[in-house]
Amino acid sequence: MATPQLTKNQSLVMGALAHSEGPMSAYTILDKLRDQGFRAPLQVYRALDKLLEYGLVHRLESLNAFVACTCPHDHEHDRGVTAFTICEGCGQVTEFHDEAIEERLSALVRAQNFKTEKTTIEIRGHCGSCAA
Amino acid sequence: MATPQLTKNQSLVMGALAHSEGPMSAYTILDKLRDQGFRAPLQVYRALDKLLEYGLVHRLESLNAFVACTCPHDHEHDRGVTAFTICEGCGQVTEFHDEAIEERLSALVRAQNFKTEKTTIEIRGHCGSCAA
DNA sequence: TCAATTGCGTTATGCTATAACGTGTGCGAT
DNA sequence: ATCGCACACGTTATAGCATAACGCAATTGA
Repeated sequence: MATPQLTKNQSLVMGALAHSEGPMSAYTILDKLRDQGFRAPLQVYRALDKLLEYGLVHRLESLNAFVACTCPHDHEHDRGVTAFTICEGCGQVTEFHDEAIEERLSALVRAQNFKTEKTTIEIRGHCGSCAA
Repeated sequence: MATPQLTKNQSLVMGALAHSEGPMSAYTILDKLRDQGFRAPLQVYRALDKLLEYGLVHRLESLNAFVACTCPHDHEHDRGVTAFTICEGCGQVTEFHDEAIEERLSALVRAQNFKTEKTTIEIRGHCGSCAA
């Protein structure tokens, strides 16, 4: 899926996420974009839906929040599992990928005769700086 | 963490989940327990908090819903990662565990100097019966 | 007995997400 | 050219998920 030109709203949401330190909820994004003319949650959610589809943004299920994809790539290799560490102290989110986990999960799931559509891996805890 | 005697509300919520085919949201549980005297969401959420703490129930982050733990054991080995396949067709949830994934994830996370508190692995897709 | 803890019930509120409606714009087929 | 379609957009209303804050009752242990 090639990434098409982003619309105005999509660009604004993408920009807000890209410039943010950490993940943001849809409503936080909405607040940041009020000055740019955003007035309703749907404007944010519709843009997010597309950005998720293009692989430019990830949804963190355990946070009900969104982050810009940090992969340096051209977003062509959207096959593949994305995992996250999420620091409960500072909110920092780190995205990572690992083929070994991917293959192992894939084998286990196949053994169940299950067809994967989306895999969520999120690790909550504390980063080095915030560790108790 | 030994499992103490459950209170009345905890037992009712546990029972509702245990007898359910699939995952239930807190509000669905509330509706099922109205006849038993439940009136407010907090009654459900408070019971769920304890059941989660005891390891008798899991929360599915990608569904905002809860399932009874299907492990046959005595819930003493609460160390360890739990993973789920979630069928979008029939709603069936299958819980599974794998040491290889656990160790691999653990190593990757340690390399980030990150301390894990809770790991979420959820695979959305279709089970054999529901596959397209 | 007193203080601390835990569970419970209730009301109110806040956060997250989508339904349903209508408008405007670009673009290809007839 | 214009009709029909797909798509993005804007708005209002509503649905669904979760917790704050208050007070009461029962239990326990110093």
